[in-house]
Amino acid sequence: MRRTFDYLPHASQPCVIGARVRVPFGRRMMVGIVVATSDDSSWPTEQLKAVADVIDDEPLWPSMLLDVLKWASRYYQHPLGEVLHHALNKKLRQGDAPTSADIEVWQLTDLGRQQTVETTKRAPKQWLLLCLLQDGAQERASLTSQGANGTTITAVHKKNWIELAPLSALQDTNVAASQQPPATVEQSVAITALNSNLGRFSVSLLEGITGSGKTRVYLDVMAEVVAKGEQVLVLVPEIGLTPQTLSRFRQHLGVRIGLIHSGLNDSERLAAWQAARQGEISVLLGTRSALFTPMKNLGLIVVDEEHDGSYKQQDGFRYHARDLAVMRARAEQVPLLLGSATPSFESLANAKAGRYHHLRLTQRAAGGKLPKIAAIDMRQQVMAGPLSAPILNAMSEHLKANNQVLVFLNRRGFSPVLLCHECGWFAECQRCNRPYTWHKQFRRLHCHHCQTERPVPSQCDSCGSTQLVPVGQGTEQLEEALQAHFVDYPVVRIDRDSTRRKDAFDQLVNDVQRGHYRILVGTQMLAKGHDFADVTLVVIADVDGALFSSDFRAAERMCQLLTQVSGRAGRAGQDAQVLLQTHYPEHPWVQQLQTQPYDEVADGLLSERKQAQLPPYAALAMIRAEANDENKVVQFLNEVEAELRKVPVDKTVTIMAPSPCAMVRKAGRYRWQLAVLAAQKNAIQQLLSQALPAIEGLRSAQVVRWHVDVDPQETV
DNA sequence: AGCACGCCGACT
DNA sequence: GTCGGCGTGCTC
Repeated sequence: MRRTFDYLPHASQPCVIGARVRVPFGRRMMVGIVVATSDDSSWPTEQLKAVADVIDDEPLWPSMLLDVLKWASRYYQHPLGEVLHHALNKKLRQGDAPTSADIEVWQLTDLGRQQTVETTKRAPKQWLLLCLLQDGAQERASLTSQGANGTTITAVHKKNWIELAPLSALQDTNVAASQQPPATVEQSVAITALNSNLGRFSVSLLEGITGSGKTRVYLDVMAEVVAKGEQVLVLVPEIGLTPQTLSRFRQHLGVRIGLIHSGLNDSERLAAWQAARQGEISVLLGTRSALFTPMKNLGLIVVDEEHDGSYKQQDGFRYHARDLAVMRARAEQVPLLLGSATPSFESLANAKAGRYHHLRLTQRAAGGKLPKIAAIDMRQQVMAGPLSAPILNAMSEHLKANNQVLVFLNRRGFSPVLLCHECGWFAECQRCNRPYTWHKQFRRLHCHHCQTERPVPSQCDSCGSTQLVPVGQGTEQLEEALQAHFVDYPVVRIDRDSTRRKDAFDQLVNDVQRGHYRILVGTQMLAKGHDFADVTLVVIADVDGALFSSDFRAAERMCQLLTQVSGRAGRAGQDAQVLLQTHYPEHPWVQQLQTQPYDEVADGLLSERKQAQLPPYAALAMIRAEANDENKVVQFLNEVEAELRKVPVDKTVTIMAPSPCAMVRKAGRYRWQLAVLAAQKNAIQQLLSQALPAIEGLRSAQVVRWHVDVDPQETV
């Protein structure tokens, strides 16, 4: 609900702002959070109920952080109750005490130290666990995030190779921060600049090309902060929390690192939260929601891969963790460091306007140049399969030189359509009105929009013909075609389907790094973060789909993705090459990607945004609605438009008419939207906060699912 | 959200 | 006479 409720104070215990209380609500008892106190109430005093129980005698968050949450509630037009709910973990929401049980860590026993690769020959997983503990004790959570699983831990414990110890064991046995190779000149410049900004609010954008060693810069600055006895909060994208990242941080900083990721259970989450709040850990490494963790003595916030879309929550409380990180850094008066090889246009615009310090790393740390992108015009080629002859020839060259080749195709499955050769019919999902993707591997048709699946038809539904042919290519087909063409070079496919099993992704990445495969086929899973040192050729099998989206961010996203994928080549300093297949070599984006580095392409696209008065040069909010009955959706949004138009606004505000979403029907629901644009963000905020109470009260609002999305990521 | 209430049709 | 499905309204 978009409001708060008034209660009388507890008879004996004080209720401080930011603390949890138990209150009678209707005929239930609920956990509430005190957000304000007052001498009077707009509600009749005799009807007020009293707080039944005070859970916390201290606030859960420092007041600056609570203020950020209140601000976020207003800015994103999301009920404060849900915002605070989101900022807590499950145990805290249920009213559990925030005292973490004595944290225990696993450490090697003498017996465990005696084990060798030989004695654990039959149990590689167990050996891995022993190796992880070689440098000192670790919590269960950090072990599991590094690839050890629960059963392994139990088994090794049973053999008396490891034992539980109190937390103090951790500080004693931890290795001192290990020496890093000397920083490059550019890295040193960035580190010096960042270090001089510590102790007060500022935002710095570290734009470093792929392989330029951004992490090295983070680690140096973090070490400086940690040395002052302050804490660092590091946000990473959802898939960015890899064992490699963690062990690198651990090795170079030599301090306790708390983790918050999706693999934790409720107790582990609570323990990490409490350890951060009590100052027991120096670094907290986590995804989006870790931003709300209170820190006793925060000194720096780092947002890695700040352009990544996973920082924006796509349901419920639709906040952007990077944008809220700016607010938190300001509120707590600490510096914020945003890092990316392909910064978001929002951050670039802020840097250009002088609001952010702009630091650049233009050289690769391991030497070697950033590979150049060259387009191959598919119209000139006789296509015998998914890849043209020039591409196959180039692949042969690189493979013969004993290098690896990465082939990128952002489409899972064997083919996106299964078509009747006789009459043109194709299997279509009845809930989304989109063709099913044929997954040969599973012998099923999958709808990629609503996750439904069905068996593969043997005959055309319409004419009965048995000639059903795949149209278009997915990664499965690419894998098959490449393995048939390059018989002597093992091919591996990395996409969501081949990595469904737990740990399968880490396993495959490991095998690739050890050189078991020469050709890598995959989707954008391959684009992010992982270092494949032997890759010298990246092939982008099909960009054409990305060229014709009506989303104004399509160009930005495509350039980021292709730059990131291209950056997988030549990481170890070799000469590398990127080839891109297209039917539209003359398309401006394709042209620009070949001739200009990312930041120059971004410059051009940014001036187009400015001309068109689109974000980041304008503020945008979206009201979306969906229901099984399309009329109800349209009627609701028409009424929303009328309510919005009742509010007096300045001239820069544009209220658009309702329009159908690009995929108007998804999972059986019809989806429409209404966009509101303005020159300034606060104009949108004022308009929405004035109109939303009336919109909420609309009768039509009760029969559709709807939400407000401030600063939406997707606009079609 | 979660719960209760009231209305209404269907069944014992 | 009772049960359950569904729409509506309320929670300090």
